[in-house]
Amino acid sequence: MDASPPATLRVSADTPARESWPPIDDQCPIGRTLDVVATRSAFLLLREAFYGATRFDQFTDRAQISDPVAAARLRELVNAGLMEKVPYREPGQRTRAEYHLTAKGADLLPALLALFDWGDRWTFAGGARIGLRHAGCGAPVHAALTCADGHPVSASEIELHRRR
Amino acid sequence: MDASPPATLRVSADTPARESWPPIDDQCPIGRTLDVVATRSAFLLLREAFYGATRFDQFTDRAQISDPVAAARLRELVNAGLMEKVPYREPGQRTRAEYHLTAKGADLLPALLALFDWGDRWTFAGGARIGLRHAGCGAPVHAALTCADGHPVSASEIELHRRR
DNA sequence: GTCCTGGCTATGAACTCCCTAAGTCAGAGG
DNA sequence: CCTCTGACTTAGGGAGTTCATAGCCAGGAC
Repeated sequence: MDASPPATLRVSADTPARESWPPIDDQCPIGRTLDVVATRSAFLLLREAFYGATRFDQFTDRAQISDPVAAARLRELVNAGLMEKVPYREPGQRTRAEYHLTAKGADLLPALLALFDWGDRWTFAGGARIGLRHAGCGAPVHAALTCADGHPVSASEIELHRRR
Repeated sequence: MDASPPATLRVSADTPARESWPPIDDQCPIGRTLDVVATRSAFLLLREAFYGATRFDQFTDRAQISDPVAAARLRELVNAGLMEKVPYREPGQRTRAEYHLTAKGADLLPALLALFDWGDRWTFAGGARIGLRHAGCGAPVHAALTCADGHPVSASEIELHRRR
């Protein structure tokens, strides 16, 4: 549990010091993301969507959240474009609505999976009883840091820089 | 913004249906992780730790949160083992405390980086003005899904299974 | 000793999140 | 038409998170 070496990111020479950045929540993508999903219930609903839930009662039952919270959060997720309401009709039943992840919502999977990894590594003695594996080869799946050239990347090799 | 193909995970044949799982928040690593970091302020403090903040006033200034919230959240993060308080002494100053990420806290970097990626892709027109790149080769860094055998993995290729 | 500064701590109010319990509403079945 | 069910909505309240402001305290400077 030692803190060395530091796990902080580098800052490139052409990027101004962190102190002089403009109000950060407007500029940092992490803050922007947290503006959309910051509550426990939003994460849980997205988790259940990834685990296959589509109907309202599935979300409330599986995420263990109450009806009002589920309704409010699902509406927010739909408004934010992460999910969409799709009507469906089972034979002998009336038309109902399902909630499906959009591409925007599905793109949060790496983040959810990184949280899964962390919880697996640090909050269970010996690992959780469920795991994620590659359906093709059976090897466990992780959210790993990689650069676009395919190199594996460690925290100390990441550099924060100003674009354009 | 179409929802097909589904971005949900598969469930392996030897894993019982989602409905029959035990109370999920005890078993799902994502829920466990959210027990430790679920507030916006916790994420922001971790973000600033990755961006290099170590001192109390740096955290409050950069994460734009008030003193009481920063103090409470930092204490929680220390108690949870994600950060540690380290005394330091500048010449002519009295001893003060710095906050450093532990290995446990630093291990959340992939999750933070996945949130960074998402915010960059979906909340800015044309991308954010800051980016993350590999200090070695200059290519952008992402949190990508990979399996332990090194294959790139898409959402539909991930299988949820019961371990042991 | 007294002053001063950085690092918290205390207080109180506003707001958000979440819960339970009860009510509404559309529409298929009868 | 009436009933029933699933999908919410409404009402009320408790807990958690946040803020602004103010106060405390250790200890180096003097």
